[in-house]
Amino acid sequence: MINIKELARLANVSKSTVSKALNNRPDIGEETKQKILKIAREHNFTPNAIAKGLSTSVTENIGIIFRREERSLSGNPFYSRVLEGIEEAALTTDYNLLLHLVPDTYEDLPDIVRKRQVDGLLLIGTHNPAFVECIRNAAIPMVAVDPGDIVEGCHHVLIDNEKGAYLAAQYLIKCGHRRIGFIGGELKRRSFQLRLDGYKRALTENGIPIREELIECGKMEEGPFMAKNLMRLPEIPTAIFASHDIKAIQACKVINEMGLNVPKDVSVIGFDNIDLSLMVTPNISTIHVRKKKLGSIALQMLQEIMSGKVRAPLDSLVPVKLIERDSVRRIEARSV
Amino acid sequence: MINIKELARLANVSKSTVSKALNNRPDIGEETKQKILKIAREHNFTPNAIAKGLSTSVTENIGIIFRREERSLSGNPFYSRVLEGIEEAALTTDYNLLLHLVPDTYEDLPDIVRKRQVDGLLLIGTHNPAFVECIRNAAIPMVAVDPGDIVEGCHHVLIDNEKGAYLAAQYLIKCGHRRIGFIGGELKRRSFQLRLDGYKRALTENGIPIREELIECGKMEEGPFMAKNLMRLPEIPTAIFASHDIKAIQACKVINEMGLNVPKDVSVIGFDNIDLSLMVTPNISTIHVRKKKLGSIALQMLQEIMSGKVRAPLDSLVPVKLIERDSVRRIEARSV
DNA sequence: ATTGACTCCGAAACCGGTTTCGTATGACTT
DNA sequence: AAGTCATACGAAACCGGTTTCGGAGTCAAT
Repeated sequence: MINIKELARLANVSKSTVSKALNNRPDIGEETKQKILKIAREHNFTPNAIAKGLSTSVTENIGIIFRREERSLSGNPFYSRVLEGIEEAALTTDYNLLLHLVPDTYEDLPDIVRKRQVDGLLLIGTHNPAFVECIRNAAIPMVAVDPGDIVEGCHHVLIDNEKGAYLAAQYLIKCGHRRIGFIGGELKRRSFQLRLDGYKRALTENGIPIREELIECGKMEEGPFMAKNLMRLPEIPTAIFASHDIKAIQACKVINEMGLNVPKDVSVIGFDNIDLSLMVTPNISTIHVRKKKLGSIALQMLQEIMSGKVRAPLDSLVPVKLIERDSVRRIEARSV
Repeated sequence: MINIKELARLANVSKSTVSKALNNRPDIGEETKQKILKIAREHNFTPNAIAKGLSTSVTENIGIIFRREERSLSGNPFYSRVLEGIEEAALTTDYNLLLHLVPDTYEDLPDIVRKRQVDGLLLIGTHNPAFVECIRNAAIPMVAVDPGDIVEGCHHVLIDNEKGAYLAAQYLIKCGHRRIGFIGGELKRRSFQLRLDGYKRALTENGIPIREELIECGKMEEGPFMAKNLMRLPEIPTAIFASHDIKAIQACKVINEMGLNVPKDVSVIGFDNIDLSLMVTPNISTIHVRKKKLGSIALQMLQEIMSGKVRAPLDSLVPVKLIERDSVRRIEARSV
């Protein structure tokens, strides 16, 4: 492949002049520039990104950091979507995406930043706090997407979890439910705590007491178990709010296996609106999260930060909305 | 951050000597080497990958090329898994993964190779033939993973589609089914054609005539429509083999909506064994594909190719196996 | 004719590594 | 003592770009 030196020879000018032509610098004659560009085109020249990176110290790569766990990406259709949003936004830029998985015990600066291979980072999901702190200290442009915790002085893209959960619970209440179970994620994760908060707020605002026995939190694998716990209660809930569609689907399954029907006997509502929620019977009512938007906003935000225009920490809250489908039934209001 | 020049100053040696120490070259004294390594460690030195890349022209990046379509990654839980396999294998190497999506109209060399940012390519799934040809001509190390078509003289990682489909159909036949519907993907894609071939072979070997009206092929979105076609036949099939779990699930849904039951009225078997197939009721019997293996094998193969040890085109066929679950019912054999 | 300003171009340094090759040093032959 | 050789190190070139800076040339103003 041809390089800038060769181009210079062909155009009978110096390397510097070629560089100026290619980068549209002012101190070059129009005629010379056109001549060089023509030759470059004819030879299908593309500058070597590595060399460019070395001299300018901008790589045009951005690192996407996922936590490495058993079911990192595909187990989580949610993050695949976020990734898609990032990809889509990246298509309109010159940035490449460098995928990087870190083990959750890792507490050092990621290799890609130590080796100076990226200009910025997108931190997806929950990570080891020591790890996050390490990155923060390195002062490399970064935005945290749906993080486990808010990082002081950092840029974030967040989901309006509290509002979403509030909407879901409020909807169930509007449908006449007052005994509403909650199946959530581990509360150490901020997003999940917020979903519980929203649930509680809706209940409280409607004068419904919060009953701890109706609240189950745990990992994804424990979903069926948590659902069973609720369904084993002396008085079963008339509705369940699962803070993930996956858990909602698991709950439906448990309910079915008990010989009961969703939504006839128990209503179920989820959160996330993953593709899956439309593929099962009944279609799951849920809270829609604009997952691709989450990704594209993150990339845009990162670009702004890298451009140096940004001073104060940026926060973006991606809105949510209720999707009514077939898994919730309106019941007659009962006395408390 | 410290660089090699600074290290040289600190150790009172030259740049060359530092480089030799770091790369474990023979022409350096043991004592000097240790001294340098110690200082490097103390200063937490990591060589600049860009600079290294420029001088050695190896980038330690490998490009993963996906076709950009509406539902590229998450719509396809299958490829997410493959990606996971690649990631996992990459963890044990020094390679970084550069994600790259190409529009399906693209017919040029991918930017990441034009800019010389990668040492090799993993081409995932189906791509524009002109695009593939272009890459092939560039003679950059590449392996095609589950490609739409076999590329002459190229390395591949393939799924044993024919065998899988054969196993599925054979299983249905063993369960007493003789009127077996087929819901498949578009046949221009080799994998899907092979799945149809396997289905036909099983039928033929068992003396069951192949009826065109029982065979429906089309895109993922048309799944429900194809299922409906089969269920509208004067005599409905007793079993359906869907060449994707997604389509199997869609079929189940259609069957349910008609007031029929899976597997009581109609048996259904899928292909791929995506996570989803375990989350719906009933659990879908299917053909398991080792998706992560597909990815990890691909990366290993690429590494071998890049090392230059490989001469002839490599092909790897990832085996499949039958997973019996709850969506297929054994029926009494009927006369033809 | 001199000066100043402006335009356009190239030599050379630089980015941070690797690699080649020349040479100083000391040990070992003979 | 002279010659041979292996060892250990450094100077310099190189990878392919960018950038600084100086100088040549042109033209108008003084």
